[in-house]
Amino acid sequence: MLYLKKNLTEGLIQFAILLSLIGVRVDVDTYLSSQLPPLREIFLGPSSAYTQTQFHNLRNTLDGYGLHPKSVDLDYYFTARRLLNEVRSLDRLQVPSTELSAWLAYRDTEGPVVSSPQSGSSSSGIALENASGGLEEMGNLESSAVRGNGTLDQGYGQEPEENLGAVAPEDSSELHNDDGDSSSNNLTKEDIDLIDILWRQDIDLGAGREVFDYSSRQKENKVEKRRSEEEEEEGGFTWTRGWGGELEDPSEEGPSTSSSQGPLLSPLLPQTDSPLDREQQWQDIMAIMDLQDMEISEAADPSFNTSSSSSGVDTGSLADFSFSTHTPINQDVSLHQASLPSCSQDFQGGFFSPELGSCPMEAVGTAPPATLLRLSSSNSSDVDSTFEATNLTDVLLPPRLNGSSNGTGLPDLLTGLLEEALLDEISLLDLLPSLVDQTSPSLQECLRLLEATFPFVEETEDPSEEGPSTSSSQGPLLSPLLPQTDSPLDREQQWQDIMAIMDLQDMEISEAADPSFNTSSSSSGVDTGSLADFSFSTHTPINQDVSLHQASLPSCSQDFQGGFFSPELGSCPMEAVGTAPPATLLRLSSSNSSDVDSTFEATNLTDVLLPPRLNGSSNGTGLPDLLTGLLEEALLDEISLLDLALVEGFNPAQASRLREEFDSDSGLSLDSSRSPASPSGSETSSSSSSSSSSSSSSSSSFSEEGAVGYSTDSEAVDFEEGGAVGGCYQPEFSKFCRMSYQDPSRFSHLPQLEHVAHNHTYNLAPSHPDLPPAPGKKGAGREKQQQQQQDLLDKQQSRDERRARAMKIPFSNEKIVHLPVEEFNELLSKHRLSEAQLALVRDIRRRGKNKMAAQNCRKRKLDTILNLEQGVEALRRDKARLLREKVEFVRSLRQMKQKMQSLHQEVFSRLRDESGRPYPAGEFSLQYGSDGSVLLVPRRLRDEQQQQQPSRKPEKKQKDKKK
DNA sequence: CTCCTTTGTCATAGC
DNA sequence: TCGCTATGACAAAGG
Repeated sequence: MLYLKKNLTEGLIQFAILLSLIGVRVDVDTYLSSQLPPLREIFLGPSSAYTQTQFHNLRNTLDGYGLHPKSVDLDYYFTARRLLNEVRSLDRLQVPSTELSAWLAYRDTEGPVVSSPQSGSSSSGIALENASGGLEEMGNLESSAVRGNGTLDQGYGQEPEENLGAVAPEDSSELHNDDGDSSSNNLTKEDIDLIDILWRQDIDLGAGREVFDYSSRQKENKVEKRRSEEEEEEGGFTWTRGWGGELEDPSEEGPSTSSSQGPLLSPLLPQTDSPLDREQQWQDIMAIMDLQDMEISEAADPSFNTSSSSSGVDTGSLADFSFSTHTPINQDVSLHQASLPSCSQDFQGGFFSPELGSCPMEAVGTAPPATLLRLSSSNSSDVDSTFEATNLTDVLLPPRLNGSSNGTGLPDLLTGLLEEALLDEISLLDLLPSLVDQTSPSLQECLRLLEATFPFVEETEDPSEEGPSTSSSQGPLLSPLLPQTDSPLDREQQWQDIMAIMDLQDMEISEAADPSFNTSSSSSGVDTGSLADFSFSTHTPINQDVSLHQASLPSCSQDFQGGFFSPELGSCPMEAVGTAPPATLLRLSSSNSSDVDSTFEATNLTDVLLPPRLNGSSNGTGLPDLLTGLLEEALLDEISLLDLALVEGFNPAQASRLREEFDSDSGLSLDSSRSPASPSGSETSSSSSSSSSSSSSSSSSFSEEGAVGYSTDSEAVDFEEGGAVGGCYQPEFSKFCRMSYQDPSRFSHLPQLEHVAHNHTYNLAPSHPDLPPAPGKKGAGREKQQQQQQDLLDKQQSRDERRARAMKIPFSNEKIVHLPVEEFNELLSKHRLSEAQLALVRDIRRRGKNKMAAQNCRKRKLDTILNLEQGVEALRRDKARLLREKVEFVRSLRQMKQKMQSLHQEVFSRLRDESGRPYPAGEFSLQYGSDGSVLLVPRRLRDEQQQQQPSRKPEKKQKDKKK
């Protein structure tokens, strides 16, 4: 046992170190306190792994009832369970990194804006202004008409073949403008509240408070802000440096572009809990890939690698970025705009696509510019910010690129960005739009340069045109697709979704492995800094995180982001969440198309998601499986890593065995059935044994039936049989009684205990004044020896045993306690006992039975707690499943709405009156009949029509007339 | 030495 | 009424 304890302790330490290294935050208190008060008792209390088990307890525990809930066996069980979880969680441990990636995104967004000196004057202030608003409602775009060019339209429509988006309504700009600034700063408060709620929820789910500790984070942010400011002063433009400077090196980062895509997209995969989900996600990814391919192929980018470190400042630098990034980025941008309203992932995918891949870093660096360009033109800051945020995060996230390229440059950059992000909770996303707007002139210049340099750019997106006046192009793309921002209700719904997702995440992530986001000094290395390094170098973690969040979060991410990006929220979890939206968008937008290329990319993505070691061997298939398995396990096994962290100990085999044993014997109910209390159990057996008076069988039956520590041995029986009432005392009697406690068979199933032969009977009184001297001794020496032996035996006897021996009770305490009443009475009648003896015997019986009852009671109590725990886990599982389903439904619904909206816009934009003029969108609306017919109805009459038959202007839609 | 855990025991209620 | 169980409370022993 000692060694076992040692193992536990050491194991705990080791595991804690491991967790800290991995970046997992172990938040036992939170989990235990928030989850189940009883659990605390279970894990930290009596049966806690680190609770040192008393060896003397083994006697009763093992002897009486087999596996006592609080017994060492239970500890083993828990240990095994935790170990198993630990093993399973090895993969999950990377989840934390995911969150880190999210941070990066924020960080980047913020950093550039704030830090960039050139843009600083104009952009920084603007950024702040727009920060909150921009995030809030990307959905505003929904209303905006589809304006983009053909490319954009295709993307937007999500179904290039149908060319739904091809026809860009000219009116869209109006709508877009309207939507543009609807929400602005409201989000911050709202988001904060929501975040608060989420935070509480997370806490309930076991998430550490540190994650949501605003104050601490704010402190950190302040510190980092200072640092970043200093940097700004020194370097001038963080943006440029961050993106272009460090990331720019194409040679290093470029090579891994293809893989980089994987990471970006992969984030979506983790969520695929069920086959259906996975399938759906894959389809989405493939669709996205298709889109990317289309766009990419259309605009082949020539010199991707020729990224020149843009010397430009602020916007200028941004512009440079875009230039350096080449056309691909722009294309991507266009794609996003066109196809994906709120999905930045597509964007990313485009950047990291193999074609672009030459310089991932560049691509990344360029990505923001493109976004900026778009944003600058667009009216709605929210949408823009969202896009930018997504892009930035995505760009930052792709670890793959870093790793493949060299790992050094990017990681450093990322790390720096992360640090800054931590300090500055203002997301770049928010800042970027404003920045772009202000720097539009320089951007335009850059765009022109780019245009001149890369003519092809014009095909996809004319930088000069789009950059400055992108509003038109953006509007269409985003507006139609963004149903989310439609109404407060939508937002609320989105928030609910987010919360649900958060719950899931908490359950799976925080519970399984809590990333050590808090700035705990102990794991400081691991924490943010290390995490940044880790995630960057490995990349997988970040991507995973992103993917998870993204996957789980549909289009509602915008609101979400807003909240997360709000200064107050700056903490990691929120940021991580913030990244989610892009992925969702990707999925939604791309869901339709399936392509070989896309598949390939998806595979890459999945690979990226996988842990580093796994990546090497993983191909397309392996990863999904792995992820799926992990997810399933996470869902199924909701035992948090905390548990695992608490315990450590033995090999999996033992653990599993213990687990099985425990399971088989789980529950007090089972125990109670076997417990002495049950008539069929011990008593029956004991009666039979007593009747037969064959000691061996009786003893075995007693011990096996859960007798508490009183044994009936053949010796004892013999003593009883031949024992006169006042018979001489036989040392063997007590000896055997004592030995019975340690029935070796008890320990046979516990290898760890085999070597443990403790027989601590602390309940024995140290001295026995009433104990009569041992009967006749033959020799002085021998007598002395026997005396010692007797003392030893005395120590191993219970009080009642000693009393019985003192009173010369002719039969064993086992019989006294366990014999049925009838047999017990018969036994008493056989032996003529004095009153004192009778009283003692009855007391012994009473105490023995009560003792067993107490043990039973405690066992039952524990079992109840355990059952409750299981029930809670089951409920949580159900909840998680339901939440997932809900998210899925919401996503599907949103997809449908988006499609509907896009179709609506498409149809409406093509409608022409008799004179060939388009119907003003503000005056007419399309109404869909149950029979599939589409009616053009004046808006003023729509309300009436809703309750009546559409009879106003039943103009059959005239499709394909225009253009 | 103190605190905590485990276990045994007592008193009591209930079956 | 007796026997037994269940359970809260207390104390002892040990870590």
